[in-house]
Amino acid sequence: MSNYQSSLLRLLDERGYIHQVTDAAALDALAAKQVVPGYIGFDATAPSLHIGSLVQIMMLRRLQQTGHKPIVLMGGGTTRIGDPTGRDESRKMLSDETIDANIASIRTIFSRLLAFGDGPTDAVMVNNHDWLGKLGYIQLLQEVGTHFTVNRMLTFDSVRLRLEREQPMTFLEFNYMILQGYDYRHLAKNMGVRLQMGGSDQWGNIVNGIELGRRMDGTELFGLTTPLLTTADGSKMGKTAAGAVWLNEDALPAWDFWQYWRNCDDRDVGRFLRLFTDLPLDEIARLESLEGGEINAAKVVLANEVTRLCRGGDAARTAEATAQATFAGGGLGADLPVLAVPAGGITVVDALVGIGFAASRGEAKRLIAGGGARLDGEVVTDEHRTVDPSGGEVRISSGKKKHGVLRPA
RNA sequence: GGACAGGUGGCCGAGUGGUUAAAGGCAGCAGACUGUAAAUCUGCCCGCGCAAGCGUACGCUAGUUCGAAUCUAGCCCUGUCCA
Repeated sequence: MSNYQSSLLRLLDERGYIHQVTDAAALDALAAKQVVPGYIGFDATAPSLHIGSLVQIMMLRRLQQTGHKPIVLMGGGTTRIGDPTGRDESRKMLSDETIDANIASIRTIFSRLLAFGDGPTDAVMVNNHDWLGKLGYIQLLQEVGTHFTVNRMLTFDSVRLRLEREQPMTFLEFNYMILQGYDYRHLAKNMGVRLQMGGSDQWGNIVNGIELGRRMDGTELFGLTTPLLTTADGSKMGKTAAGAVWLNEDALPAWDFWQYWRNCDDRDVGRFLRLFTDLPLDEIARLESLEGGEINAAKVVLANEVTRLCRGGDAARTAEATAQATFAGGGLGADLPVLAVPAGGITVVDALVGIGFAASRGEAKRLIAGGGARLDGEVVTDEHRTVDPSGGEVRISSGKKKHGVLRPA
């Protein structure tokens, strides 16, 4: 829509990352003339981020692609408090060891998508525990507390919504926004950071940091948020029945990761291609315009590209080959889950539970009763039926999408 | 510390002594239709069991009762107001 001078804003704009910017013109001018160090904060509540954070990660990648410096801020300190943003209730406290282990684990995904190092545009990862941990309470109140009015803090969505919904908010959580604001000011002062990015729900927190930087140091800082990413059916990205779609390999197999993208809604394809792949825009426009069943080809490209970025080229190729063999060929692929069956065979019920297609025996039986269980493509109608793959691998399926391999132990 | 209102299955939310494994909605799973999409319709949706049935479950604990998610007491937690 706008004619940006800087390649950074142009790229972010074209690809649909921008929801709000504090002062787009000034930021554009800055990015056009110098390297802008920009950061995004991430929580360390789990050993892996999920695809709900992928937009943010990709935004750091875009920052680097356009010649700027991405800074990954791990919330080692703020995770000890818990972000009240969003409707979650208070978060359980995590031990220091857990948080540190989580940060180390989360780092793996960043090293795939960003180039780390000491150069001017190399990515760096910092942990806010390093400075927040040293901050004394009195010092915090004096330095930072004076710049926040409670009046204003109470108007922030993160606080207001809790109060309106009559849900508790502890004083601890209430302080979160102060610390997050302080992060920005700290990074600005010590690393020359000028830009903070984040999801649209972080707008208030980001603006707080900008204010704080201006009041304490007189520095002009910028903020940019991404639109809240939902899938076309309105649900939040990254959450499926089976759980979150984790970015780390050890948290979610590449096959399931690939399948997530392959199964996305038709309406999401173009948007996702722009946000989550490096494909050129004209190529995306072509893929996006495919009609009817043709759009499936675009979904395969999407799945391949995202998997390649997040999991590596081998993972993407194997997943695609598995999909081809399994869905088009009705056969078996290397990525399918495998269950080793002891000699003599087992019941179909046990096989379904064993391979993870059913959470309990009862659920497996219901699946069979509903006609959703198949062996080598043939519907299983008898819940007492047994399988013995000793004569050759057997394909076991739950519904049309979940397939697995039964193999002799 | 006091008064009042609350704490029900993944979530929301009915239910105030038995017919309640607990209405309804959402989410989820499967079937039909399709394109590994969406929408729609249908079935399922605590665990074990072939089944009859058994075991768990309505904040926690102890009671009353033939029988409790529902009544009583104590405790824990949350909100609102008062101090």
